[in-house]
Amino acid sequence: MSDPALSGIRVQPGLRDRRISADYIADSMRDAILAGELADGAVLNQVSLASLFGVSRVPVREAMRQLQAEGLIETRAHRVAVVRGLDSDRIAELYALRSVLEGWVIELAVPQLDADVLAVAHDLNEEMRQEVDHPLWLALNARFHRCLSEPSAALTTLELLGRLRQQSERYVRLWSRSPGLHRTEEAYAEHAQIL
Amino acid sequence: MSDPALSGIRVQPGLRDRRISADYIADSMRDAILAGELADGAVLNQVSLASLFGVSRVPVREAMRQLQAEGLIETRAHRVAVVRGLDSDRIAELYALRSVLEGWVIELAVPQLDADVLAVAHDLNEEMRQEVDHPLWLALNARFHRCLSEPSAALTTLELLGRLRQQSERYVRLWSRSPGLHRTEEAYAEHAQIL
DNA sequence: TCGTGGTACTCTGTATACAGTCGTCACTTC
DNA sequence: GAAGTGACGACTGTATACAGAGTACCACGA
Repeated sequence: MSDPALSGIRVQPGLRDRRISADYIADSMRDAILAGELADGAVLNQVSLASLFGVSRVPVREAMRQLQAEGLIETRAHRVAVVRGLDSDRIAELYALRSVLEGWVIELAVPQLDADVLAVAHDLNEEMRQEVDHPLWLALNARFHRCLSEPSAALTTLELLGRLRQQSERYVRLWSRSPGLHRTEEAYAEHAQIL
Repeated sequence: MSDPALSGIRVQPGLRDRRISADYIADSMRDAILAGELADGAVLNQVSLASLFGVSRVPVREAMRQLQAEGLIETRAHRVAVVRGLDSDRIAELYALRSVLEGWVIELAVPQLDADVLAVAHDLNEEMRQEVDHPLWLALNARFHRCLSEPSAALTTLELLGRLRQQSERYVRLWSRSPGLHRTEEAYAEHAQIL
């Protein structure tokens, strides 16, 4: 397959599947929204975005179409698009939906789980118990769930869960300033029970 | 807030959010894909589509971005887009995911259900028992689930379920030529049990 | 003071034009 | 014949231009 004479060459990631401007813009905007840098209701002017990214409005519009399909922004014909905020009901729903799906994919994965995976999951959970920094804790949590659910091979669901996690983390970050609210101990107990 | 003197006026749906070409094209293409008129792997040439819809390539590209985000087509930079097929594993997953979510939203809705809704659901289920035409049966099935799950007010999940139903029906239609496979009696029993 | 109409301006939606990439096929070379 | 090379055609990605919808603001009249 690959020519050994060329093994010294490192293919730059992102060169193989060269992203077009619209992809790059969509990714950047998604990151900004999920990181909270673009607040709910923030106005997304096509001209401003185009000049910000140094492109014309065409790829910006394509990126916005995608974000709209993902539910991150709201667009109406002939009006400026805005970042879509979620009310508390919807956030709660997102969390509930996520935990339902997480439970389900782990169930699916159970027959495929071996001792190694369980050991990794156990270690991650112990690490989480020690971790006090909330963003880091979240990252560990995501890894814990991923390692237990990936063997399920339920690709569509895993992809969906990834999106749900991102979306809900968007709000966790805002809440993480009020440390009393984290249910880290509960999560630990739940995880232990799963294991 | 709203002027009571105007309460008699019915705002026409579709007038408020006038669709632009890209929306129209996306809807048309989605319908065609889900109806099976565009087979898996069918090539989606931008120029052809543009002339088919009588527009330029710009709105066609936007529509395709949206369909890509919905998982209905596959696009790669500088190559033609194709309709995305699902293998049997993925179809099975879609079904399983759908039934998990349908169960969950109905659970959520239970506290909100009153006798009227239950009566409607019961009638629908009886109708389904008599219905021999498979596409009509599917429509009844969708109505049955919708009437029981809408009171849950879990908007995100309901929207997601709508998409999943559409996607899985795409394959049900192909299977509906082999009448032995329908599990209509099982479904009836399940529904009765739910009620 | 409130509502109405008009006007200028901003922004979006789309057509068109151009540049760059990919695939194909004939051609060359070994 | 197989593999590599170059050229051509088809198609995509993006900039630019233009037309039309929406908005803000102000003057005017009830």
